[in-house]
Amino acid sequence: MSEKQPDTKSAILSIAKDLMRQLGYNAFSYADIARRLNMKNAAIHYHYPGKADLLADVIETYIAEYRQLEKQLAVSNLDSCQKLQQFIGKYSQLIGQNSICIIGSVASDYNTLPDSVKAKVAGLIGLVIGMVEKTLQEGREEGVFRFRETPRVRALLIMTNLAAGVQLARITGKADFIAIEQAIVDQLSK
Amino acid sequence: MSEKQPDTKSAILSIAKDLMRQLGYNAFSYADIARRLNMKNAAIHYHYPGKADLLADVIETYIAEYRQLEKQLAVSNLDSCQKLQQFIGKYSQLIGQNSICIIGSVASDYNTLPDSVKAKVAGLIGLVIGMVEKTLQEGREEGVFRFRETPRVRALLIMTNLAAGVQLARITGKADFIAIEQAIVDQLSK
DNA sequence: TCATACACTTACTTATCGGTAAGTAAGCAA
DNA sequence: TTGCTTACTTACCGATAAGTAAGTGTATGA
Repeated sequence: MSEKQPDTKSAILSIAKDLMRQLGYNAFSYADIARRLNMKNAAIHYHYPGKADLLADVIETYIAEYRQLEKQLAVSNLDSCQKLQQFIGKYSQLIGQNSICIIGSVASDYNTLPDSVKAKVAGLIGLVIGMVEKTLQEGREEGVFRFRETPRVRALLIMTNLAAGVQLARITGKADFIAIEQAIVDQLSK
Repeated sequence: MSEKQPDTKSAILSIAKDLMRQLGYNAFSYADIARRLNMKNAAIHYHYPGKADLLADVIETYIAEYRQLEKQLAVSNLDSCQKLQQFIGKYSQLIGQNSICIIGSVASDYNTLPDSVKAKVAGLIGLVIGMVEKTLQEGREEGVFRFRETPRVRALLIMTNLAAGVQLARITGKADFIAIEQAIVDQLSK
């Protein structure tokens, strides 16, 4: 009957990632995932016994993706400004998908997340802020960036610009996000 | 039996505002409100037939509050920097309450909100961004603020710093928000 | 070929969701 | 006193949530 999925579990994970960013943790259900895969609810439970397990895997996947990006940028010969732009580019992509970033999603739902994943969420956020912070510091040392705050605080400013930027852009339009993006880069190379 | 509420409807509204900021639209129920008032679910429906009606009133209340703040600041003799700090102060208050701002809450849940309130949400966000924008413009004309972006873009940068700042602060701690707050002001008076 | 593991489905449970219908006690107005 | 309104409660509704137990077909490996 239904065509054989080569890897159902990763299909579930991928859909969950999309739903997390489009709707948030509390607004999607196993039924939403099952429907998209032409499967039954229980099939999702087979792969992920509980919703918390699914969320945990989503978070871990993002952690792995960001670590991957970190490595990839480390071995590249991009300068700090290009590295930062690679990072910002991840956010631009979300705009056309009616999505927000995973960090904004889990941060705004934080009080309602299962306790078992809260530490992982904190880990993801720490990782991403740390990446931006490091890039800023390197860029400053290279003379590519100029800013007065500590690298960490500047990273916080940029992260919040991006995270809330994609949230706002869903409502006020893509142009606002583009302007934010532009301003972030301009501010650093003043 | 239960002590007479002087104004049940406004009590419901007040609780709904808290729940919106602590949990988000999809994560609270009429039962949550009823429980806190020692009433039954149906009593909430008496005052607000549907959840969309309740949300609409929440949004309208915030619109009224911000208009009120706007007027209040207009007749005050505060300079633009003090006006901005009044505005930022609204966000600092949220930190201790484990809450995010209403704008961040509705923006991240936007895809799941009833269509009937989406326009109101856009109105609220436009209002608030406009207020910040105007304050920035005035401050620049007064020579109090210095910035290179348009007032609107600068307003977007500040709004996103604040909105995502309170989201992150729930996870990484209050100190990060304080640093963001400080940086916003410092950047403008350089 | 036989058994076992895998990847599901069928069929269910329990709890909660937003929402409604009907009833009721208390107050107010003519 | 009667009639109407307000502000609820009681008792439901159908839908959906997350989750579970048991069964089924298929592939694989001994």
